[in-house]
Amino acid sequence: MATIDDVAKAAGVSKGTVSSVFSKKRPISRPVTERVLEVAKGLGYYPSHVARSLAIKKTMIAGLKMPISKDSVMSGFEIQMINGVIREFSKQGYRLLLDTLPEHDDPTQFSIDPVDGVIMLNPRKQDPRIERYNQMGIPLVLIGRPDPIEEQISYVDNDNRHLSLQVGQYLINLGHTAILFLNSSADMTVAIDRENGLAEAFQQSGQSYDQVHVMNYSRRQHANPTEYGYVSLKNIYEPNRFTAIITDTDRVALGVMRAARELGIDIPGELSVIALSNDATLAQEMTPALTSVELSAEMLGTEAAKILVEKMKDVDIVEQKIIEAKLVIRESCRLLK
Amino acid sequence: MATIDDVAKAAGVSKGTVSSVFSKKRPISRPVTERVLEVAKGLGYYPSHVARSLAIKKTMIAGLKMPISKDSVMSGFEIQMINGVIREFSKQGYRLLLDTLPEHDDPTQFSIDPVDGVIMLNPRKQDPRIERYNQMGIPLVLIGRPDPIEEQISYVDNDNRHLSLQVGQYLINLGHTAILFLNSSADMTVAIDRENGLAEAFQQSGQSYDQVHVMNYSRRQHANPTEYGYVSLKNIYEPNRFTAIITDTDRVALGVMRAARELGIDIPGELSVIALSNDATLAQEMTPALTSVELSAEMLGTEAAKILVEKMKDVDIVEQKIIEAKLVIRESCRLLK
DNA sequence: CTGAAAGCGCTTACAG
DNA sequence: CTGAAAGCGCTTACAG
Repeated sequence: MATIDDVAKAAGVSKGTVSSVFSKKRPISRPVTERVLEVAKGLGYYPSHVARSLAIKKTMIAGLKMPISKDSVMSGFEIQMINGVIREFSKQGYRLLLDTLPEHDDPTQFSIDPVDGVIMLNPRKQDPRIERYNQMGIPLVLIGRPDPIEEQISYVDNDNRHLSLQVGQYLINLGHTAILFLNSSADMTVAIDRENGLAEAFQQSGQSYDQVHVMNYSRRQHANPTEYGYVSLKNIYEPNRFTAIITDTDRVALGVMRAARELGIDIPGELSVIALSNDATLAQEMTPALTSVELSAEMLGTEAAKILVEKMKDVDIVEQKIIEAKLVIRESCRLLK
Repeated sequence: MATIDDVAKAAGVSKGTVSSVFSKKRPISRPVTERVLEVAKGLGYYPSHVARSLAIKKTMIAGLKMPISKDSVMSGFEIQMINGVIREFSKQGYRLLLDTLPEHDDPTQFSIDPVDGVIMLNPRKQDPRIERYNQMGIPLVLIGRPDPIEEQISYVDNDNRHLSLQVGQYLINLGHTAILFLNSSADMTVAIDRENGLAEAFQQSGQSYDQVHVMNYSRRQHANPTEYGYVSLKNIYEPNRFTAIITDTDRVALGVMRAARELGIDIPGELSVIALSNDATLAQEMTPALTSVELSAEMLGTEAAKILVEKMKDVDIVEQKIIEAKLVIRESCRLLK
């Protein structure tokens, strides 16, 4: 690869001049510009991003910290969210560095990524990385709530508690109190938030939460979300035991519906189904069309990216944003008679 | 941010020593190592990836060049493929830089990304970027075939022509010759390859290809793939005009099935449906389960990544790999009586 | 409008 | 096992 020096020499100018021709940060005369460009082209010269980054201390790259488990694929939720992040960064001229590398405990191996800021997915409890980014002076925005919540941390999240409170109210108003809840993995903060929200709905309406049977997704037990729904219903359904079922995602609901067909259960006649969906493209195509919650995953991503772009200009900016989820009523739930 | 100099001074050693403590490239005595590490921790020092990259001329980052259209979301195919790429790179210790920035004609704006190699999606005809990467000495692997095909270019691809030849033979053997083909966008090389393959199937069996009606997806006409399938069938179906339908993806087939339900067409009784699928997770959940082609999108990604890793070690390596697609027969096609 | 030179924060061959 | 110094390829304040 030709360097700026090669071009400077071949064009008979200083490298400062070559630099200016490419960066346009200071005006260079027409003839000189043309000569430099021509020489550069002949030599196949392109400025080195790395060298420039070192000099200006900016990379125009934003990082997305997202652990990827060995066996599983990205969920519809993650994909949509990433889509939102990419779209926004792309619009603002940033590239995205996907860091899916597993974490290292060896402090010696923890090198700073070449990024101007990072978005971190699903922070864990007391996540030590948050402090580390802070220490490094790298702007950070979380997707998902930090635990514990702190004033100085920027993040975007759904209000999962409120969302399942609404779902609970909706079902209770339809007369459903015997509910099977196919929740997500127990170790996720969302799972807890959702349970609390549902419990609150029951409490508010004076119903006993005992009528709710909660199950959790587990990667060991279930091959995939659809199987989770299918197997769960097949195994534990008895007529009249549940009148409604809340699923983690629409994929889970897909499995539930398949099982229901095989068991001869009419949806929504005998059983109402509602999904706390992660991937809304499917819901409207199912038969019956699935009533679900629209999480706006893409918007979560977009908003996180927007906040990060602001923070990369001014580290002191802090913004916390709750993205509204909305209940989309379709055809899979019915008033209990 | 503390630099290597700060640490060196505070620890009373040279920066070469600090460097060695972190890179482990030469042995440093136990006591010195500990002192350096302690000082580094106190100062919140982490090595700068950018500076190191400049010095060693390697970034351990691979690029994924993938244009993202303003309005559309990634397809299931793209997502799975990216998944494969990420997984393989992650395994090999590389990070992934997603470059979705639109292309610039201004040569002045074309800066080299901080990557050791790149994977490029869907190369266009006579794609000028291929030559450019070559010129820059950056290892390149394509996903999708280059046009024209050249000996020195590495790529992985499906054999789309052969794949639709197989599908054609399968349908013809079932007695279907009046076929509606809901193909992908006309401007993609896959669309052409597929048509050729299907035509070949007809020719081989001595059937007239005139019985095939080909349509192309168009972003302007169709809101999304599902709508494409739905609208197409609604608009042009007349009893006995077609006995089988080949769809671009399973999403398109989903729309076809919805339209068929509304029109009272029995699948597969009256109409056989088969998808040249991009996203196989759906096919098995549909009713009836969709017969489709498994493209192994994830494997395309994995293989491309593997080849790139090799090329990043030795630029001269060239590998071209065809990933076998296989027909997965489920329930949506039936022998024509 | 252009040049000379210091600086960005690392690595590494050379010397001891 | 450790240090001093040159080098990686850019940018930029200073000077003219």
